[in-house]
Amino acid sequence: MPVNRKASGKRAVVIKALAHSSRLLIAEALMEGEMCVCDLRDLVGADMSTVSKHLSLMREAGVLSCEKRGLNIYYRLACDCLGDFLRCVDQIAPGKKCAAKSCC
Amino acid sequence: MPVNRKASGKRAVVIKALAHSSRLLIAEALMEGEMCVCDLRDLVGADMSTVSKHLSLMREAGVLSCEKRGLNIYYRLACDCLGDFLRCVDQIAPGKKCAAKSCC
DNA sequence: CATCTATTTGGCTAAATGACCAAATAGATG
DNA sequence: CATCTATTTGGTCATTTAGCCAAATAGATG
Repeated sequence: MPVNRKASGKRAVVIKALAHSSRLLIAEALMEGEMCVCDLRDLVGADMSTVSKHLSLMREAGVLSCEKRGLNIYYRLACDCLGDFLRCVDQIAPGKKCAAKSCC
Repeated sequence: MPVNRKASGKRAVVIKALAHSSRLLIAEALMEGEMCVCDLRDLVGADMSTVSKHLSLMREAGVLSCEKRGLNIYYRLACDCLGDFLRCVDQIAPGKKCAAKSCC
């Protein structure tokens, strides 16, 4: 595994695309299958324009792809590894231990 | 996989802890083994206080743990699944396709 | 106990991000 | 071709985040 800035930066773009609770909520929902923007707006409960910007960001990071059919644009996960990704995240239980300096 | 806000928020905290190129660089370096703060400062090339704040954030998110030995504090990964996590990230190649609206 | 060293904390400023509204666009439909 | 609908884009404002410096702290060492 390389320790260099350029690679980390590239990876960070992808990770950032999932590092927001609304965006993560979207990604989790899309694990069940594609959804159109208006469905995702209902899910997230924010302004359509806000949701659209989240989707663009995720699309540009490579996390999502989309396709227009009829009046709607359907978004889906671009990669099926999200489950593995989240399994790791869930192992990292938000920290009881070492949360204060007292532990060190 | 649940689609609910509270769980997503918890996960997002962990993901955010890795969603910054300096912090990711730190995590990648720690895959090779523990390091003290001053080594990490050299790695990142930022002010010690800046690095220390990154480390606190990662520690509070549960990503890192630390231990004092002698004069130094050594940080290490709290979870060994980071490789799996990054394998997924690397699958999501920052997006050639669908980067502009033309694709939809 | 005085001092020295590694690290953290507080304060501040600059930059990035997220939210909403209003306006623009693209494509479907009458 | 005029209109309607779903989505995106641009603008603006408020909040959060990241960085540095200076000062505080904790623990090791003389």
